Amino acid sequence: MISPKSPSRTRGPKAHRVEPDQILDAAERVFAARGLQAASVRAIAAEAACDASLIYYHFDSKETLFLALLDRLLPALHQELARLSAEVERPVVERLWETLRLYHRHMGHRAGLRAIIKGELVRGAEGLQREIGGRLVRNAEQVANILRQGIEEGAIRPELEPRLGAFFLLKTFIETLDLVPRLGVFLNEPVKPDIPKAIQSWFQLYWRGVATDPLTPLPALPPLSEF
Amino acid sequence: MISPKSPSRTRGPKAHRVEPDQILDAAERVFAARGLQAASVRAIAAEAACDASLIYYHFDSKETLFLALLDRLLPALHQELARLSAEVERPVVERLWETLRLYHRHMGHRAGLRAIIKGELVRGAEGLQREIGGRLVRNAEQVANILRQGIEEGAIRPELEPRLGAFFLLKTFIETLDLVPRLGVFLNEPVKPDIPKAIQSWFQLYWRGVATDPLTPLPALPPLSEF
DNA sequence: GGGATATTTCATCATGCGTTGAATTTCTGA
DNA sequence: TCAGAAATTCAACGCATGATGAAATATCCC
Repeated sequence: MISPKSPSRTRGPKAHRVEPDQILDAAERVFAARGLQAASVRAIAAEAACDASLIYYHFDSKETLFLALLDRLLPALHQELARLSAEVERPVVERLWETLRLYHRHMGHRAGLRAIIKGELVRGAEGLQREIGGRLVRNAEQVANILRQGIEEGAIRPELEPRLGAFFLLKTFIETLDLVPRLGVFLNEPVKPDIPKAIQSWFQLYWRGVATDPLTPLPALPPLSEF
Repeated sequence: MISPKSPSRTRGPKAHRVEPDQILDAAERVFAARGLQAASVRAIAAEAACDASLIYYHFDSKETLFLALLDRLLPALHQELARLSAEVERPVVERLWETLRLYHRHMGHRAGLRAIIKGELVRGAEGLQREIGGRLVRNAEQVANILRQGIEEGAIRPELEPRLGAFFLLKTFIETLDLVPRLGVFLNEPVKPDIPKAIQSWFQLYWRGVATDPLTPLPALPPLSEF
C-alpha cells in the first residue's frame, strides 16, 4: 500500500501488448479514411486504442512511423519485382502487366500508403520527402530495367528513356487508382467505379505507346486481384 | 491630441494599397518555394509584406484565398480550351498538343498552383477538395470533348473512354512537370532537367496509345513556351 | 518474494495555426 | 472642415499538434 493517491488501474501493460504492427495498421486505416492531413499522432493512437505516448515508445517520431509503414511494404514488392526482372525469357508485355498486377496487389487496397507515396506530406517534412523519394526511385528503377530489356530485344521503342517510361507507367497507375472511386463525386452524377477496367485501359494505352509494334494485339491479361 | 498612449505610426493605409492580387501572388510564391504545408496565413502575409489580418480583410478565409487563386487561372484556360475545342477542322493530334502547350503556358511556371490542383491540401479541407475537384473536372471535360471528336472522325480508338483519356493526358502531364526537376535529387546524381523533352516524350507515348493509326508519324510539334 | 524490466498512461510543454475585434491611421467627399 | 469610409496593424483567443518525463502497473527471472 505504498501508493498514496487512488491507484488508477489504467496504466501498465495490457492483456495483449500493442504491437508496432498494430499501430502501423491503425495509421493506414486513418490515412485511408480521413486523409494524411488528419493523421495526427493522437488520431492514430485512438484508432489503435492506445495512448499517443505509446506510439513514441515504439517509434522515434511520427516520421519514423511513416517510413516504417513504407518499409513494411517495399521489401516484398522489391523482391517480387526482382524476380520479374529476372524472367528474361518472358515477353516484356507480360512482365509489364505483371508489374501492374504486383503493384495492385500490394497497394490497391491501401489508400493510406498511396497517399504517403504520392507525397501528400506532413508539416514541412523535407527530410521525409527525400527519404521516401529515394526508396521509391529504387523501386521504379527495377521497372526501368524491364523497359531496358525490352528496348534491347527490340520490343520497345529505343527513344523511350526507361526511367521516364517507368515513371509514366507507375504514376498514372497510382493516380488512376485514386481517381476512379472519386469520379462520381466530382462529376456530380453516379458513376459505377470500375478500377480494373480503367487500369486495363491505361495499360492498353501505355503498351501501344511504348511498343515498337503497337498493332500486335495484347496477349490475354490475367485479371487484377479482387479485394 | 486625443490619443493618450504613444501613437504608433504603423497602422493605417500604406502609400500603396496592398491589392488582393498581390496577396495571391505572394501565396503562389510561398507555395512554390516551400510547399503547400508551409503556406500558413502568416507566411503568406510575410511574403506579401503585410499583416496576417489584412488577408482576412480581403478574403473571407484561407479556403477562399485558395479558390480565388484557382479562379484567377481557370477562366482564361477554360476560354482558350473552348476555342481549341471549336476548331473542328484542325487535326485532333494538333489540338491535343496545343492543349498541353496551353496548360504548360498557364501552369508550367506555377508550381504552387499545381500543388493546389494536385490536391495536396491543408487541414481537413474536405469542402475545398470538392470545390476544387468540380472546377477541374469542368476543365478536363473540355479535353474529353476533343477526344470525343477524335473518336467520331475515326482518328482515336473508340474503346477509349474520353473522360479517362483526358485524365491520363492531363494528370501525367502535370506530374511530369513536378517530377523532372526533382529527379536529380532522388537519383542522387546530377541530371539535367529537360522538361520540354519529357513532355514531348509523354505526348508521343500518349498519341501512339490513343490513335487508331499509331504509326502515322506525328506532325511537327510547336515548342512549349520558355520561362 | 522481490527486484529488474517492459509496457502503458497521464499530465504537461511549447509551438504554430486560423481567426477575430478593436485600435489606429489615411483618404475622400460633401 | 470634418464625418465617415477604407486600409492597415496589434493583441489576443482557442485549439490542435508533436513531443517529453514521470508515474503506474504487469511480467519475468533469480
